[in-house]
Amino acid sequence: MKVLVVEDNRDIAANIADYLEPKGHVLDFATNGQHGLQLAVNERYDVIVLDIMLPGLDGMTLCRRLREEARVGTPVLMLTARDQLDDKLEGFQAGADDYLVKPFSVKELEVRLEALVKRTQNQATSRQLQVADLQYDPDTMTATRGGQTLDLNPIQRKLLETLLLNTHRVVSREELETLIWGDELPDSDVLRTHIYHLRNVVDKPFVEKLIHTVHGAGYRLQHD
Amino acid sequence: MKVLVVEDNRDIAANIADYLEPKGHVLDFATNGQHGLQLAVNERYDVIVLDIMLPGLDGMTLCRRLREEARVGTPVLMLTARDQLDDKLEGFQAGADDYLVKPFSVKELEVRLEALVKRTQNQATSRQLQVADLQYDPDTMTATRGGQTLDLNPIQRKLLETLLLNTHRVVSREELETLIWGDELPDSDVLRTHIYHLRNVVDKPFVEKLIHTVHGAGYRLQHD
DNA sequence: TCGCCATGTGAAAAAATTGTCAAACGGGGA
DNA sequence: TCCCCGTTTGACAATTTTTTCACATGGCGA
Repeated sequence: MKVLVVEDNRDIAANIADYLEPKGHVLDFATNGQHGLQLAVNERYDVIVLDIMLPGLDGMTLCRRLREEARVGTPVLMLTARDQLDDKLEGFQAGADDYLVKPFSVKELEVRLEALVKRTQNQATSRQLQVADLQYDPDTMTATRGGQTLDLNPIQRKLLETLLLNTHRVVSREELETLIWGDELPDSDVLRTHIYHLRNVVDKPFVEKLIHTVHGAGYRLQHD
Repeated sequence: MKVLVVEDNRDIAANIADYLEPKGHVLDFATNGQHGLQLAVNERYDVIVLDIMLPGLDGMTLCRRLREEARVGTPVLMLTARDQLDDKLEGFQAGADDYLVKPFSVKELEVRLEALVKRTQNQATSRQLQVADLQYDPDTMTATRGGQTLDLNPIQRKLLETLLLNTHRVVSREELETLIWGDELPDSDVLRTHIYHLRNVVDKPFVEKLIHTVHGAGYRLQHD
């Protein structure tokens, strides 16, 4: 794990280093905001530990500039003085992903850092769309249910993908139609037939039905 | 924000409710793991607050099963006893997204919950409409009362939504009619029948009646 | 209190929506 | 060219929703 620590207090920085470096993590240090920002922009880190109180450029501003100007998405964990919940709120608005109140245990810091890294990495990998035992992978365009592959047409794939993206939410017929045919909607109500076919593949062979009709509104994917 | 709280300690649960509900958040509660898991799978929440120590099914296992078996991605914040960093690590491995050490401040809990929700659903803040134990979610078009789902047709949904948006206020028949039929109001007084049907679903099965008639004026949703 | 008008009740008819399916269509590849 | 495949059409059935209507009930003022 490659970590950038922006902290002007040498003791705290040393403390973090003593605990994390023996575990194989690689740390860079900055003792003021400018230097921190420069490193954050030019290097690649898994996560950034950022003190709120800093000489020159404070942590809040650094974080905001990192997100808004430099467009750097590296997760940030903020270090704040005790009982400054308002600061925390502000910190989250500035784009921080987590925070820790000083004084803190380095072990807790490590836990949170690992959680942050894991979380962002999970987001990076294309997420699987899934409800109950039904899943769909947009990359491979493959749908499976209960372990067996479902054979889907292009339109059916689009329908399923949309329904999965809006699990639990009711998707109106109009939304679905616009999605498939764009602006030139068909005169007849073809969508009905497509839903019928989709159901034949997705629901018919199974006991529990996942595609539900909301009369007068649209369709919804749900299992209970 | 719709929150599921799985916590067997009544005091803590009440404390959370007292702070979050006045702010307009909608809370569901489970006092044991099984019930919590069941709710988490079958309902749609923005975030789940989960105690690690629970009777029956502990929080860690619940979380793992939620992720691995039910494939539910709702963000989870874990409540752990003081200084159990090992538990925290395990919690993150089980798929929790954040944690809080007891005793905690409810304000801090709110900050973290909002951060979690913001992170996962970047846009759609599903607003919940609620009066007493009756709630309606416009996104899923689902109404529940006392935990059980209410079966509504389009007109009934519209009526209920409007009444909920104007809780405590009297909504005139005219308003309701315009809402449903637009400008071409029906000649007969159909609305009466629809209110009747709506009552059959919303009020009849329950002791307390929520839909009140204001003679000569209209209808009002209220509980006392 | 009585009477009138507003509102509640409920079955049954009418209308709208949705499900089902076979057949026809049409474009791209063999 | 023909065939295959996904798509669309259209007719009919099934289901759900909406409306009609007749009568019951209840509030409120004269």
